[in-house]
Amino acid sequence: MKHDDHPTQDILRHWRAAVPNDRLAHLVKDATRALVRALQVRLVEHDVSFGHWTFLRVLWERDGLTQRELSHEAGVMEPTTFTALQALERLGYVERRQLPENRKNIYVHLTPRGRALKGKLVPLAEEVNRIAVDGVDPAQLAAARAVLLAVIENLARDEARQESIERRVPSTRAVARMGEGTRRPKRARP
Amino acid sequence: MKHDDHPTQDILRHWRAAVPNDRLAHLVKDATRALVRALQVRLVEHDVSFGHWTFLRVLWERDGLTQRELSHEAGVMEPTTFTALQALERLGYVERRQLPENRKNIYVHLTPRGRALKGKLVPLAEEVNRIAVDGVDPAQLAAARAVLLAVIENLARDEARQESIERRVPSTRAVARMGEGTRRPKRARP
DNA sequence: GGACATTGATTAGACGTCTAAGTTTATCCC
DNA sequence: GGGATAAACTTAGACGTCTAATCAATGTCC
Repeated sequence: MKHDDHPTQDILRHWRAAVPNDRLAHLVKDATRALVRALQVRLVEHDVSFGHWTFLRVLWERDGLTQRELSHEAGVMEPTTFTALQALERLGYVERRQLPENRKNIYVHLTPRGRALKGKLVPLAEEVNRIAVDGVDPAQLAAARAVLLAVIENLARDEARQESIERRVPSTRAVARMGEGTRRPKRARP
Repeated sequence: MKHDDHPTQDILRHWRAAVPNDRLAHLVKDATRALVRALQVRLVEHDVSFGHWTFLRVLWERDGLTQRELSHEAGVMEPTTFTALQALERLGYVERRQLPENRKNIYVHLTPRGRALKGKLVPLAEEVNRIAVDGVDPAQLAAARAVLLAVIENLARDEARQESIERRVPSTRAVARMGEGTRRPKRARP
């Protein structure tokens, strides 16, 4: 790499120093990033992106879902699903079909090629999981799972409550507008 | 089927059904999203975006860091920091200064306005944390923290190992190339 | 039976993040 | 001292994600 003679050590030293007293949120966020990266690095060797994995995973369990249902199962919003599905269709891993009875819904089906990926890709995710929890006490792991689930539930409840009070996740436009106060024309960099 | 009369209940039902046996990764990922959203919704009322928060948080603890150091503390790559700092400077929350002795480094300092945000914003994060862990047994919470830390460490070690075997997180260009149809020269080394 | 509401898919556009590839400045070493 | 090397910042461009707005099909209800 560059100057990092021992990147791992460096990362760990950083963590040990900075995190233990910090809020749970940072730990969770960084764990997510680490898990995603570990999977990504393995998926790319099979020409599958992380964004594709998210949906293939669901479809391997059950296909023929509508895009909306698929979004729900994958835990993302519909435009995300839409974009990923377009790519997946282009790659020949899924087909989107409409039925004559209902031309509003679009049903997503795996192609044989798409289904065939399961055997190659699932083991990669299992490997990542194995590495991630290596040496972790099963009881602690179960506790962690329970805590994460509780966090998700607590916050889902909170979000519902906020919504009824009209607080909402900001639109990207609202965020963009935030930059308009006190604007200074950049800075002259020689 | 998708009549969300009670979105929260719906979300929870989904979770209860789908998650407990699933891999840790999905739980972690969804917890991250929930935590980020909960904070976002509160920050936006003070005209601060989540991307800004990430860096302000570090600077409130200690400012005068270089961009590189700040990136490290925030746990993101340098271009991310660069972009965020540009916006923060435009908003008048930070200043980037160069010293005559070393014009390579850029030191980031909070402005009084930037520093003043701390009092308003930190309580929001504390509130989110409180809500998130509401009703969670402290011992379990400690266990969860330990598990997450272990996961991060395990994967950091793995990533270092992978790097020495030339596996890397894919470049966006490599991922883009994945969409180009069934042709796949790949295997070309840089 | 037709106007209105609702649902599902799509488009538009932004954010936060990343890797790779420059720039510019400082440091090293012969 | 001057060219090679490295460090720090910047630019370029992509991905995954989101909200809001629009389009198209299907209900609903008087």
